[in-house]
Amino acid sequence: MNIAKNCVSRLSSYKNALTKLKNLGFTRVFSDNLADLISVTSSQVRKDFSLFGISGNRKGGYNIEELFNQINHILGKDIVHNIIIVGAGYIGKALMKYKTFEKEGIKIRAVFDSDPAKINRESSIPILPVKELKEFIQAQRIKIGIITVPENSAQLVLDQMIDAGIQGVLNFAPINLKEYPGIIINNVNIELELENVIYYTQTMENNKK
Amino acid sequence: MNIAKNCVSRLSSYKNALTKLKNLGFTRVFSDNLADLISVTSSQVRKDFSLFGISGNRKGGYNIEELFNQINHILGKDIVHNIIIVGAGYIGKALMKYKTFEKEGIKIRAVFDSDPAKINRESSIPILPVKELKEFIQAQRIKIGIITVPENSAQLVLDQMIDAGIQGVLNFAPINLKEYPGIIINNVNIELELENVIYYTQTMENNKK
DNA sequence: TAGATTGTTAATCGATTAACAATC
DNA sequence: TAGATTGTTAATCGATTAACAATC
Repeated sequence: MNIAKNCVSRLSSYKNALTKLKNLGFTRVFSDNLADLISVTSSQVRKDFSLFGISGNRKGGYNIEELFNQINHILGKDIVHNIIIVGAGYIGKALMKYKTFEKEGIKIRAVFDSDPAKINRESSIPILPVKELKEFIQAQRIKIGIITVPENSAQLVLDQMIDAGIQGVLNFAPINLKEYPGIIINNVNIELELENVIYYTQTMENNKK
Repeated sequence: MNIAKNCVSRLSSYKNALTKLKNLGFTRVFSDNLADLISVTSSQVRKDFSLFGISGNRKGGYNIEELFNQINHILGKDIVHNIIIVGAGYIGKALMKYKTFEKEGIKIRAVFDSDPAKINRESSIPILPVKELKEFIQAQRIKIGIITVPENSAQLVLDQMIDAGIQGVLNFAPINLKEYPGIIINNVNIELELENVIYYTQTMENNKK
């Protein structure tokens, strides 16, 4: 059975909603409540859960604590994930200091850059030369990396990462990277997302006229 | 006729691919070529174009210059877009200096923050107190804004933006914002995207065993 | 013309939603 | 029990792909 990407994304959203409910002191939740919280239908919620083999109580909905733990396990959030970032530009540095990652058990072990001026081995998260990328990935057994280099070096960086043993990549470079068997690449293209907003905003304006 | 979000995103991708082809000196392109460049089928390319009323030449494919201009017009890229950012944290500052925006005719007019220590009116892009948000949006007739504040103030910021006249929002806060009629909200959730990579990476590992 | 590519329709595929029997 | 909610199946909806007539 193949799990759709949207479905996994919703799982992350359920998790975030459950964190809030937990903090508010709730102990049980209905598919209807969760649906409202993330703007989907209750059918969708129950369908998603059944795909992952999560079941509740036919009368009393779901136990929040249990549900939370099950989802976290599926998402791999019960273990710490060590990752690296390649590209110490503005986005790379922003992610390096991203508080949410810490909270969520995502540890950035190093950032790599080709610019010698950016190297800083003393920083709590070291910034290292790209030349040391392969060695570091292999020594630390890093499986996941983030690419925040410019478009024209992204493919080269990906090749190096994969050669060193990386299995999953979050890519911020606005480029269609080559696919490799067994390697996950997820693209975030901020400019594209903003163009989307611009498109629909002007379309909506035109419809009013 | 309703245009799907995916379809608009692909339009941005076609545009980027066309920029590259132009730079390489090409003048014509077939649906097949474009399909390869962004990893879709040629049917998809022609279908997308027909949805937007873009037509080519039954023998010679598409004139790149013409196609590029038509897509840019649809995406609103033939005019400059003035936008603001609320939240001068790491992500906000990274976007403030994001080179791609400049290249693509997206001008960031100001960044707003509630922390007095971050205010800087002399900067080429001024960082202003959130109190001045409404006045600025109205005076400069800003229509599009980016939210990069923490989760717990995102809804408040959105309300203020909309009250001031903002019509489209790119939201980086990991929260399900309330919907408003006629207002476009597009969410980018970086942690969720990384969790997606983690999920599929571990799933793939398990399948190997 | 012959060959190749578009534009569009129909078929397929996949994801979401509705409905309801099971059951707590 | 009666009422409410789950879990799952079937129906619907929407997006992608295949196919091919039109045509340059």
